[in-house]
Amino acid sequence: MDKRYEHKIKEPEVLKKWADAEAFKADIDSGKKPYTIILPPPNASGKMHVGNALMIAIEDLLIRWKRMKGYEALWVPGTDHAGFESQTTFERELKKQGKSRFDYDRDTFYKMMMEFVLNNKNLIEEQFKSMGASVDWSRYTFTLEERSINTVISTFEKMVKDGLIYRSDYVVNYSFKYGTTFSDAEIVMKERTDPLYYIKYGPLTVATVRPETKLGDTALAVNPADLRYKDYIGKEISFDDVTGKNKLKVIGDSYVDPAFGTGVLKVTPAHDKNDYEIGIRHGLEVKQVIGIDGKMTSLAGKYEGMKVLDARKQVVEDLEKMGVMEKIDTTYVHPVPVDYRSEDYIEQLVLPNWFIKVDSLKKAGLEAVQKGHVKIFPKWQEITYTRWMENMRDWAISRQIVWGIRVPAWYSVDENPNLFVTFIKGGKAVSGKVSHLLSKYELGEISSGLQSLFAPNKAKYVVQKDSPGAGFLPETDTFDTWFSSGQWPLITLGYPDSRDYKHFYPTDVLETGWEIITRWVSRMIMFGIYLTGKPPFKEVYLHGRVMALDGKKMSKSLGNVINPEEYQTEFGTDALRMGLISGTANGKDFAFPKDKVLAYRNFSNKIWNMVRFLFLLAEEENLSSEEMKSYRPGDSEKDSTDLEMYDDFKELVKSVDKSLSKYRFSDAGDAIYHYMWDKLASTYIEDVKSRENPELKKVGLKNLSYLLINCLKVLHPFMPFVTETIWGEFLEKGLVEKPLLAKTEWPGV
RNA sequence: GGGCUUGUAGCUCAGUUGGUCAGAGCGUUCGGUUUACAUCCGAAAGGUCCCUGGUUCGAGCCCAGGCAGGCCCACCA
Repeated sequence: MDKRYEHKIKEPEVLKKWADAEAFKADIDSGKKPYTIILPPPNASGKMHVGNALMIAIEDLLIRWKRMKGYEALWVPGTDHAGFESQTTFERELKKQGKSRFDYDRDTFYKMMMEFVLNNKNLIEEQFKSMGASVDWSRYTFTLEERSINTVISTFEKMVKDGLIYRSDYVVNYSFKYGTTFSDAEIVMKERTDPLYYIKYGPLTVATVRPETKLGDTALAVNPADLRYKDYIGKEISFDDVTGKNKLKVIGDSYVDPAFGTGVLKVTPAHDKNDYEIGIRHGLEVKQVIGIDGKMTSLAGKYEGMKVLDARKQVVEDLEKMGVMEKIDTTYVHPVPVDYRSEDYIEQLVLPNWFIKVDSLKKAGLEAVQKGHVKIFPKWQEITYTRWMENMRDWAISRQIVWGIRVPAWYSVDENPNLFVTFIKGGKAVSGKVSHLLSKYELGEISSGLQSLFAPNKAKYVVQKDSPGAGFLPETDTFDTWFSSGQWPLITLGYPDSRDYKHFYPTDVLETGWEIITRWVSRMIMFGIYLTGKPPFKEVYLHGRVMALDGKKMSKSLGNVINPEEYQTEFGTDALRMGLISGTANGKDFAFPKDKVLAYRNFSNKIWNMVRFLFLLAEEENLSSEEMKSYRPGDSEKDSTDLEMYDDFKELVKSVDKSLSKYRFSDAGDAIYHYMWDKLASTYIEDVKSRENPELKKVGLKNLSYLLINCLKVLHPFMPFVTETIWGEFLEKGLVEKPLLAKTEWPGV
């Protein structure tokens, strides 16, 4: 054996052993009880970050432990297409070539994206392999492969049949730049200084930062408790507007804050979420003055066709000319919604979208947790889950992006003359109402060059995967990524009729970061119960977030991102894994100092040298392999220390089992670390090596060998590489039988 | 504004139902290498367990209030 444990040489050797033996392929027919984890799928075109590394370390620990405990352990890998994120990455690439997605029709763009992702997918898979993840690669799934798409589509079809799907106008976060909606989760508020305009509406004055939306006003609102305006409620006021004479009703709504501005609010349901809700409460008309192209619509009268900001300028100018601009506060600071990635401004628009009615689903999802069918660790995260579920509103599942699973709906052009389509013809985009376009173009041309389609809210549609025939155009929206990943346990296991599904569903534990409990965990529980009657997992373990060395959240802009690969290279994968594990006690966020990784690199080397020394001494004492191998503790100890070490080992195994079953990984790892280092290395080896009596020394060595072999087993789930490597050394000496430690049974005590 | 969460040695953190619970790793200081490992061994220094009250025979641990962080959700036009 070498003087040091060289992880750079040994790790690839170990990986090859496992791969050659197909060690982690789960066998349905083994007769063993299944234990299943579905890997939260990382972005297929991304690369491994330290959060992924933590996830692998924890899940691999659980899986290896259960596998050794005699379960048929299945860990299913996969990758996610990460709709919006991947598409924007790809579009950045396109931009470098002077292209954009507006240069391509939908199908061509999708194919290009697929090629791009398939080319990049390899990277993260290789990185996961290098971490020693004992996943079953034969069951690997990608969210955009045929099988996934079919499952997602049939779920959608079932939901349509069950009356859970509807199309509706809704105020969505819309980016003109990216031409798509964003979920609320993708929006952040950013402070900005904007002029606050005080505009006269007859006798009343309204403060607003968006005067151009006044064209879409359908009421004025005041707080019913506000004595200043009490008498106006229910009355209609007339005033001169930029588009001529106008009238608006005054309504009372407690949403209005009397202390802000003048205490009078202009209500623009089409362009503000809160206004939209006020509109619903009071039955107001929705008047859309900003179009999907970012320009004013025909409802904006003379401002039609102007871009939003130009219209704003013009409206302000006109208001000033009319003398109804009371004042302008230029120091007003307020939060505006922006895309959290690019910080581009987000417009609120009313658009037709596909929705899921969540009432029945969320009720079942809530019950599953409240009744303990799904247990969440740490327990306090249940509150997050419960609150989110209780407040969950209908879920808008459509996205105006290409990279995803297309909503399987089709529109008849005869029945829907108002479909607004954009298609590529001879390299150029042509847009318009389909009824107009058909006078100039063939439907086939439109269909094959189709880029996007907007169907009015009341459009008639047919739901099915393939085209119903000539005369139909497809929906171009795709599903929200969470719609497909919410079905991930079902997709990966081949719901509804595969053997895997029948054998391994429901899975045992879902392990993921707490920040997606709302977006992902809740959806999986809902879909699982909806489709199968059972939640997809029995327990949820939520790990904390790995923070940077400075204790702050890692971000590219702060430059404090920890690259797990660097630690892997410098200290070894085992050290990285153990370093991450030893900070996860309560599922809290934790800083990740390099010291920890270093400490476990030293530990790897320590174990290596303990074994090396054992072999050296055994040779000196002429101990035969047979003699060592046949030894069992209790056979022939003369020295109480020998038995004491064995008793301590038994205690160790019990405490490790207990800690792991409670997801207390750090406790378990620490216990092994201290047993091996403090007891076996620092105390016991020193004792044995100084024994004068050769018989006692031999017994000590045999006992030591036995204990080390068994320690390797207990440590294996934590530090699979160094333990498997050393196992190979024991195997070579004929001291153990099983070729792979990973497939060895856990010590029975 | 609503909610969750944290405050223990220089740093990163354990401390599970209140009773050897004042700990670990790293760092610091001192001392060690004739049979493993300097990625080592031994030893030491270092804490008002955020503050103030309370419950208790007894409190990092329970309760109340405060101070200071972190995060999530919602956002006043």
